[in-house]
Amino acid sequence: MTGTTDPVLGDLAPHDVRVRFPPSPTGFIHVGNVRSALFNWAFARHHGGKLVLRIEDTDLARNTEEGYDSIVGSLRWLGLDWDEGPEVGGPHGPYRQSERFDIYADVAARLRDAGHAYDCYCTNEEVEQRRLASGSKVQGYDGFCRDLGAEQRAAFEAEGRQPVLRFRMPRQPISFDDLVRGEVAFLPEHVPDYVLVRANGTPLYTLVNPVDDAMMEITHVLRGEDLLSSTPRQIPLYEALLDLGIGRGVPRFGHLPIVMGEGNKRLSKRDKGSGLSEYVERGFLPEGVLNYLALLGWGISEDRDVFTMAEMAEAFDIRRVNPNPARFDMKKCEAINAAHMRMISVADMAARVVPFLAGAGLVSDPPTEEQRRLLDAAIPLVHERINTLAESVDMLGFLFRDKVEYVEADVAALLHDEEGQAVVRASREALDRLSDWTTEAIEDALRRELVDDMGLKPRKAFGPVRVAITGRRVSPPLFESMELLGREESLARLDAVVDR
RNA sequence: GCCCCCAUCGUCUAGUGGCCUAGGACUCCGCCCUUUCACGGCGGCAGCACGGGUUCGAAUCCCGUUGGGGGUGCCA
Repeated sequence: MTGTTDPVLGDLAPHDVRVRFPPSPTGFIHVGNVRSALFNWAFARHHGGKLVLRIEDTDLARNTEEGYDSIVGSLRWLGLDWDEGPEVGGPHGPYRQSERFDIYADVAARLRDAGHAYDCYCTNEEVEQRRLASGSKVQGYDGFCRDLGAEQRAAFEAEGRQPVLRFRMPRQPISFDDLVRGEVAFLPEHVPDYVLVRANGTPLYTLVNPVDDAMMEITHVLRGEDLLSSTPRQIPLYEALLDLGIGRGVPRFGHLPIVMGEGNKRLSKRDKGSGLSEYVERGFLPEGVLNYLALLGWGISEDRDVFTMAEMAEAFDIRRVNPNPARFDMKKCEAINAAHMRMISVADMAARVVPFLAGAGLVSDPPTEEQRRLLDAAIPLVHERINTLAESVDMLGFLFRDKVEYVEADVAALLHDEEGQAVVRASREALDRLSDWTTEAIEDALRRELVDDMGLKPRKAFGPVRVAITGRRVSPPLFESMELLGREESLARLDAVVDR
């Protein structure tokens, strides 16, 4: 490579880029995590590098197999594919940390042997007492056991104390060039020695995350801003690992803005709209959800906010990510999703809607030949009218049911006043005379009868008919719907609402 | 408390010193189209947190204030 080094890649060739998404399987996946996964995915795809999926399940008490299934299922649903990780393998496995405990034990021992980490016998109470006694304003460990003599150690051991392993932070300022924020610096007194391994011998996130990043040769760490302040303690660890011959040095970091929910809080699992499963169930399109999430901190261009993931991968630039915390806005998420609903083809929508219709008991999955025919004809009518796949149930239900269901409680009232009855009777008769059951013929007949002859406004005229036919005020276009329903069923539905 | 980050319409953002009487999108409100609802089109409301600098010139650079967020675990 010649010339100046690239600000993002440094001396790396683009295809050497390796990023990771390291979720912890403690429950359903959160849209904030999805946003992180997306940006890592886009970064990898943009450069032609690799995305590693790594499951951070060292905390056995909190991690579940359902959590794991949920993560993998969610990523699959979203279409965020990974190049190495569970289910797909790769040269740096295993990719579940629960299967790597022997590795961590070995690395921990080597860090201790090399003097990069030390045994610490202090209890939290002792550390806190010393802090109070000294009047120090600085939080965290005071380094008491950093340079313990042999007999002190022996004395602690004799008391039956089990040491934790602490990392020995170098006493120098630490700064790094964050890909989204620029230069960030910390003073050593604010980054105390921290625990790598519990007293019971199990490793902590503080150890396993950098160890795996190093061993998996991760080049760029793109993660939430909540981890920004753990970066200065990780950087010396990467250096210590390199000293041990592990990894290729310190990765570059980019800290993404956090996603906030309602109010001024980080989006939490308690917030509505925080769990991905809600979007799946409501019939959002994965491309719509991802597009919206991308907008939380990134934009493809000045005057466009609807784009495909292929376009995002093509255009993604981590340096263009905005550092501001972004508030999640369900309304806009719905609007972006709606835009994608209109972007997919009619045939595609017809296919994607099936599980929702089937879930409501309207069609079988796969649909019968007859249902298929109806669907193919009906989807064009609602293609621009529904914002989620699930809305197809309300919109199209009347086509697949034997009887009209009055979805809206007050809607039947429209039919049973004087005017409503007059409209229904007149329509019935006008349609009964029709020889040709087509949209055009139906419209002509009804328009002539109700608008021309009875002098009704179109709105007044077609409202009762719509309700009689579909059970709703809002429906696909009326005449088209009647053609699809068929003459017999349409007339029967009009008959059914005539008061005797 | 301490450390770190952030600061343009209600929300997401464009803006990298003159192109800004600040552009787009969502929301909301009008109007048009119209067989309902949508879609589409047109229009409207609404913003550079504050105070100092620097500069011929600042939304843009610097400092401070204020506000918000994150961190401060033998969680991840």
